[in-house]
Order: sequence, then structure tokens, then C-alpha cells
Amino acid sequence: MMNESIVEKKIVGFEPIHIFECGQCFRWNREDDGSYTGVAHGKALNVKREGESIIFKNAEKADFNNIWDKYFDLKRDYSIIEKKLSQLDDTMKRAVVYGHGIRILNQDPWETLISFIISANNGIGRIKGIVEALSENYGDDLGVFMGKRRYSFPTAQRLAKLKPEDVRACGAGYRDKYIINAASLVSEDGGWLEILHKKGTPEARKKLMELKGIGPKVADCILLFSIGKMDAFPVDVWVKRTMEYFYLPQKSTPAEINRFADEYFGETKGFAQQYLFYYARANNIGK
DNA sequence: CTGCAGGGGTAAA
DNA sequence: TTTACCCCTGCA
Repeated sequence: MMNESIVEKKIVGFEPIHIFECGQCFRWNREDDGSYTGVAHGKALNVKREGESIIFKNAEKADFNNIWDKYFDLKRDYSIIEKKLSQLDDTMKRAVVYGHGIRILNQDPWETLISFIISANNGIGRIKGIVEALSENYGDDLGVFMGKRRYSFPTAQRLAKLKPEDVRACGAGYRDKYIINAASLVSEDGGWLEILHKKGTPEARKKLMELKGIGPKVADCILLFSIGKMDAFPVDVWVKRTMEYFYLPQKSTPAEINRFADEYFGETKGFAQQYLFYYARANNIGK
């Protein structure tokens, strides 16, 4: 039986629903009481807001120093970001009000790499199913927590040994070979992902795009959600639609959208992207 | 119930 | 620049 130690924290700007539903992560699921349960960095965790406090179930105090402070980006003051973006225009003001309490997670780079290869040409529900199936079949058993057996995301070494049909059986479709290819590379070169931290965003992006199954959008998601490159600006169909609806001509290219975002949002354009994406999807902007 | 169109990034033609 | 890829969802 898993221990269930509880940590309670007062955190300004932390809304579980926005953090876990804004499209950046695939392993967190809502419970009936409105809390979220997920697995990250090989640990199962339940997160819930209760009044002014955030309750972390199954977390030791020490886990915050090692894992959760960084994972939830707790050292960053999001009120500064929200204020800055709100001052730009009414659209951003509305997007920030809507998504107040979003935090951009620092997820495990390996898991994020594979998750976003799976995300290409795919919807969120199906992506979650595939990631879950890979974890159940090839991850480590973490025991039962919140009424369900939990599994870590499988290692690169483990996935590198699989056959395409094994990966396909998890629902990955034609992405099977991309996943195995990435797993082989990362398991053979342990430093491959670490190097991304040391590179500038454009160079890190170029490096990621050398992998099959990773184009500009997927590369930017990996950089923003797991490598801490807050100037990455993933342009998916929603962001494209929204940017064209509010700021740019129709049929703008992703490169043009990126250039505009660079000038308009500056260094923190990754945050702007996330508020816009979440706002646009929830309100069907441009559709 | 069945069938068919639509959605979604990337690779390859 | 166009098309195929895989599978789920929504709708007729």
C-alpha cells in the first residue's frame, strides 16, 4: 500500500483545472471531487484546491525540493506575467482572465518528447489513451493510488526494444516507428536530451527536428513544456486561427506568426501562447 | 444501427 | 505544394 502523506501550500496563481486541462500534459485526470490525479517523474500525485490552499496528496516535503517545485514552476510569480500580457490588448486581457492560474509545467523531457510525437495529427483524448497504454504495458507498476493502479512512463531503453507492432497495439498508429527511432537514439546517447538545455531555442529546435516525427510545432511544444524555453511559441491550428482572427492576415505562415509573436509578446511569448491556445479552444475562436 | 466526413502535424512525393 | 498517414468523434 502506498503511503499518502499530504502537503498543503498556499500558492498564488495555481488553478489545477487550468494547469491540467490547458493541453500541455496528458497524464492528469479529473476526479469526481474536482481534484486531479496523475503520474510525473515516476510519482503518483493528487492535486486539489481547497479554498486558499493547494493540497498535494502522496507528496513528501522533500519531494518538493526534488521534484514538484520545479515541475509546477512554483518559483515563478505568474502575477507579473499575467499583468504584463493583460496590458497588451483586450484579447490578451480576456485570455488571461479566462486562464488565470495556468502554470507551464516543467515535464520530463523524454516523456514529453514521445507524448508530442504522438500528438501530431491527433486529438487530446486519443493522445492520453496512447500514452496511458504505453505506460500500462511498459512502465513500472507504482501500486494502487486513488483507486487505480498507476504506472510510470516507460524508459527509452524499454521502448527501444519494442517492435513497431507492439507500439501500434497501444494505438500509436503510423507513429510507431518514430517512437522506436527516438527511443533508440535517446537510449544510446544519454546526454541527447540534456544538451537541449545548453542550446539557444532556435538551435535546440533544429536539433529536435532532426528526429522523424518532430516538425516545428512538436519541437516547440517539447521546448516549452519540458526544456524551459519560454520563448518557444508552438503554432498549431488553434493558435494559427486565433492569431489570424485577432492580429494577422488570413493564411499567415507559421514563420510569420512566430515573427509577429516575437515582436509583440517578446521573451515570454510561450506564456502568451498558452493563454491564447486555452482561450481559443474553449471558446471556439475562429471556427 | 451503419457509414462517412472531419480533425490534426509531419513525411514524402 | 499536395497528399497520405491512423483512429476517434460527430453527425446523417
